[in-house]
Amino acid sequence: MLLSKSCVYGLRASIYLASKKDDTFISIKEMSAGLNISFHFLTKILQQLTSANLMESYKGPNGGIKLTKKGRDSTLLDMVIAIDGPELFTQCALGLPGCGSKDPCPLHDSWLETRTSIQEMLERTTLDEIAKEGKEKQFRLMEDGNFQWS
Amino acid sequence: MLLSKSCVYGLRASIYLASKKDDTFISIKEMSAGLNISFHFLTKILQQLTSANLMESYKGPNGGIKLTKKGRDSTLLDMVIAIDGPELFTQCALGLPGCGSKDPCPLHDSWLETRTSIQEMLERTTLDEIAKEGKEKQFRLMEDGNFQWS
DNA sequence: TATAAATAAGATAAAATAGTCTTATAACTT
DNA sequence: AAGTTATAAGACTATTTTATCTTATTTATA
Repeated sequence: MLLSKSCVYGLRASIYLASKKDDTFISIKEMSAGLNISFHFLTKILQQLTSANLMESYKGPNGGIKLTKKGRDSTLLDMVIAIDGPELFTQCALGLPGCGSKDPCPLHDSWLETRTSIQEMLERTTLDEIAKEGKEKQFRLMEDGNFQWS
Repeated sequence: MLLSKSCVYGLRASIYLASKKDDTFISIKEMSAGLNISFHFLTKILQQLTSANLMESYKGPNGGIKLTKKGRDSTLLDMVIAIDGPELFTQCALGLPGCGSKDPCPLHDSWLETRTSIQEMLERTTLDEIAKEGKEKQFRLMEDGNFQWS
């Protein structure tokens, strides 16, 4: 599995938020219902993203979570690193600590190339751009295919 | 993490075996010491690979494990699928079951491309070829960098 | 035939990840 | 000020992955 479940949930939530109006807080309850993710579990993941300043939260009635300016201008790569850490993009494919260009494992060069392409995929578009494209192309986000870009 | 720890161990063992003479069984004890992997854990992983006919085992003194013909002609992709299953190469990056070309998630096309490049990386060379290249280029395989292609 | 050397298999334990539940805290509403 | 609505935080549980330990079973050899 490329990304942890926490990370996948975090990405779904990020895209969900990006599809919403910039300036309103969306409650975690709404998100967890809309994305069919456990409320408390999602809460924790969002806390990681808020503490990375990619989202901000507000307590009380009409409170919730929204993307910060930084978050909207960020890419999925930033979200992934905030949740799963940077290891995927730094480590040897065979997990060999000393692997490097001067002492390469059999996969070293190929993996460097491949993991760069993963990284590029994740940083190709900002969340704002993903949201814009989503509205045009009517992407789906939910498991039942019913997500509305609104 | 792209590959599970079991899978990484399995790949290391596969490459280790590929670097050895075709026709002799190598004991798991030797491998686990040489690769610094827990003996019993490695045993179970190798059982998965033998039951996929990528390796064969022999009990008793001078027994051990060796690659089958099929195994030598296989690629790391076959080893990966035998251990981690095919999910990495079939699933949506956001884990959305209904995601497909007609109902794509925001990452669908990019991920299809990227995961294909992962797959191509893993099936570029057979184990025999990796071993050959390893001897020429003196790749390393152990954590301490001391692996000998012999 | 007995012993030793090896894998096979099953039980158990430990650690990491995923998920739930409860209580605290903040902010709005009346 | 009291009640309500929301996130924050911590404890707890469940599941999966990783790792270990013990007991078979197979095979060679003395």
